Amino acid sequence: MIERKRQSAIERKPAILKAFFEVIEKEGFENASVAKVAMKAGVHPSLVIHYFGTKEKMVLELVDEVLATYADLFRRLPKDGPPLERLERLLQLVWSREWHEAASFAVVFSFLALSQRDDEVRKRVRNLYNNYRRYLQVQVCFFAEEGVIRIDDVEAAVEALISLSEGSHYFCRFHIDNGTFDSHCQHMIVAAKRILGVQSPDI
Amino acid sequence: MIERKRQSAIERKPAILKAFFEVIEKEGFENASVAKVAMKAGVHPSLVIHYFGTKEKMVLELVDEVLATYADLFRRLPKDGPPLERLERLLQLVWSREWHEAASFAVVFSFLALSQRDDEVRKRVRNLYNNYRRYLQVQVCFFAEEGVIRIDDVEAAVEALISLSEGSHYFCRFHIDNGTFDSHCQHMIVAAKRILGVQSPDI
DNA sequence: TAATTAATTGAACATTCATTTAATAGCGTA
DNA sequence: TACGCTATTAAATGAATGTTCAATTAATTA
Repeated sequence: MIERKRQSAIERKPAILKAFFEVIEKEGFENASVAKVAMKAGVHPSLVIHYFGTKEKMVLELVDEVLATYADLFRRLPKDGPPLERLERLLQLVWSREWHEAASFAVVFSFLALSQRDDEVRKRVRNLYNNYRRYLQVQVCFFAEEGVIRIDDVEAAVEALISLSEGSHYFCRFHIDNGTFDSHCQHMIVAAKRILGVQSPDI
Repeated sequence: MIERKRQSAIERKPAILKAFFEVIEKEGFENASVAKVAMKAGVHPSLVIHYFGTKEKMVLELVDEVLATYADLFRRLPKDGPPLERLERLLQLVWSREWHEAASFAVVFSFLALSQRDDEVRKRVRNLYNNYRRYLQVQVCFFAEEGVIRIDDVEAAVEALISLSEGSHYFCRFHIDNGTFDSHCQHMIVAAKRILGVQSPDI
């Protein structure tokens, strides 16, 4: 006892959330107890409750944090520049190591499972993807108008693009070794270009 | 007490697994306790342990059962018939209501999260998809040889096809209302055909 | 320095957890 | 009818669960 490391709520709360994340990643959502999180954070279980009220609220705060990292990724998608170059940057970013490593599969999948039961979580996931979807719609429209792609249905192309990228992230977790990641990304970019009907010399 | 409903292990075990599945779906993997499963199955918790040994083993048995339903789906994929018709049947099956409703998102996602930690589960998931992958490779090769599709790289096309279909199932859970499911499937089939470079009059 | 506020812990809470062991009840066979 | 097997439960286990409340310690302000 004694030797209390005193910190402000502003630094302590994120530290506890980080510990929560790590415990989930290592032991699974179903085994991530308040006690373990407190232990990992080097703190008394009471303090966890003191800051978050209940475990449930803590889960929701972590969900928000994780979804925010996705929102950050989306925010970095290109919004200007010449059409063909912009398209190329878009695809390169979606299928980059950075995006692939952005989130923990174990944590995210637990939250997606949770979203099927918890309306609050579901709403936030939905909202996140709606933003992504709207962004792609605008871009795909632009590309079509500029004549760098040829599609019949913008909505359909966007649905396919999102499905391909989400499915690809999923696919990688089970089928891609370290050595094959880059070539897989190339495959996906080629597929995306086919879906979009890219009109370009290099395809 | 009294009024024991006596059943054989052959009927009781599946009944308990079914109860387990339902509890997970309703309350989440993290809240599916042995006691709740027993309650749902109308049975004493001891009996659950008696049949499965430990909760962990019960989880593994349920994983096997769920994966088996996927294997059943894969088994129904077309393996003969004229190339173009076979391709059409393949796509229609992958993007059918039946496939979409085949499994519980909440349960499956919990298991996928689990697979990141549990090597046994991981191995089985991987194995399942390897079968799917091999099947598609054979078919895509065949379609290419028969000239109904035009692709540069079989491996790449298969990766894209799987990614698109898995991502699509995921996509549907958050973005598709009941009314838009059919049109979404149509969009995906069009995208798949573009990926495969289908050489046909109706595209 | 004294008073106030916020961070942190200690100890206890009632529940629930998965599991064990021993007892009981129903069925098939001899 | 008696026996043996298996299904099933009863009861109890210690550990772990999330949470409460009061006490204590450290920093901030007066």
